[in-house]
Amino acid sequence: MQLHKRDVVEAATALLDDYGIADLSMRRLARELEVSAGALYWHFANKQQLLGAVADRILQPVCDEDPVPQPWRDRIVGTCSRLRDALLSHTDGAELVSASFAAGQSEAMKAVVSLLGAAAVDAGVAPDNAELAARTVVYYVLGFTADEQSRMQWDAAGADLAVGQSVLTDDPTARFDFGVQLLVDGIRATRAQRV
Amino acid sequence: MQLHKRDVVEAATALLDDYGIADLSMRRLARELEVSAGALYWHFANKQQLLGAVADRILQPVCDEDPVPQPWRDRIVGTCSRLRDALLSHTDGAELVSASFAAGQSEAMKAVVSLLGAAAVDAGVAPDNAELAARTVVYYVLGFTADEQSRMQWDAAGADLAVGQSVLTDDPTARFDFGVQLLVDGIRATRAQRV
DNA sequence: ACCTGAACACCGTTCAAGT
DNA sequence: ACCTGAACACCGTTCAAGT
Repeated sequence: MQLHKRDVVEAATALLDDYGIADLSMRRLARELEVSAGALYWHFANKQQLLGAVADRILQPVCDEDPVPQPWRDRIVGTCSRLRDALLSHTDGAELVSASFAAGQSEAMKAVVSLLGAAAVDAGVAPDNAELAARTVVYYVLGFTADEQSRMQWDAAGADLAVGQSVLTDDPTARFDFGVQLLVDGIRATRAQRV
Repeated sequence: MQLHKRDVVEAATALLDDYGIADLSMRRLARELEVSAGALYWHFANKQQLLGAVADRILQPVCDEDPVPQPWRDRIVGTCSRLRDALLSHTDGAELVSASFAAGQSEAMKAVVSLLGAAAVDAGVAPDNAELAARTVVYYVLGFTADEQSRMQWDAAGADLAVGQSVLTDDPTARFDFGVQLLVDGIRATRAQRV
């Protein structure tokens, strides 16, 4: 049976979920698909490009915006929340997407930056600065979530010492929202500023 | 002659500067030092720990604060600027420090977070939230600078197409400062908020 | 067009054995 | 205490040759 891009990306995602990014190798993926490693290079130029396709698969739900027009603050808060949820839905999701974004291999991540940039423009940020405001938000979501996710894995291994010391300051979602709020406040203060 | 931790870290930094993070391997480092690869494992538990030591070496200048007491805004702006400068001083510096920070292997990076957290407290942010505000700033500096640095390397290879279209919107330092200002404004708006 | 098999040039880490 | 040598168990990528 012929190998298709979609099958490869699906198998790679399964490997990621089950064993993590460290065990997501071209050779192992090929073994899982019962093809030779070289076969993958007919469909993808290199590993980076394949990981980019996995990143885009993970990020699929993020760009589905509410069709009802919403104020810019809610659009930013919503996009951040959907992005974090998507990353947390896969083992090492934040790390993989971070790497693909940094390598310029994720089209979906570029779309997320556009979404946030448009919201920044609506907030009154000068168009030249809007993309940078958007990237600032993205760096936060990726950084926060990668940290959160790596702690989760560490806790899962190291077990249950000191569970829920303070439900308020220890709830990751509340902590996440605090940072998003800080960024929204920063964007509000930045309206119509020039470099 | 005996091998010391300091020699290893210095040689690793030289390798980083000359060939980049992709070519900074334990085996190559050992070859450069004219020891066997196994020798490195007497001094460092693993590669992550060694990279953490390199990160801390790179970050050495960042924590030297101005002895004259300064308002919290200037402390944040100054720390961000010194952090970016330190990262840009070494090939793939931002990528290496990012990875070490994410892996919890950089003591210097923890010190930077403390510095920024103290500034946030001075700004009026509730102590519980100050570290998160500090991390938000750190995620930005690491994300922005990694992006800036990877573009620099791409430009250096791909050569000089479209040089300096607009000196104002294209100056990386000005763009960097815009994001820092956004974060400072966000912290200002956040004073005394509670989760 | 699509894939195999074998090769090239590497990795990180461990550990008995040496000095 | 500190290091070597060899081994273990892998990597990503290329490419002539097959179907």
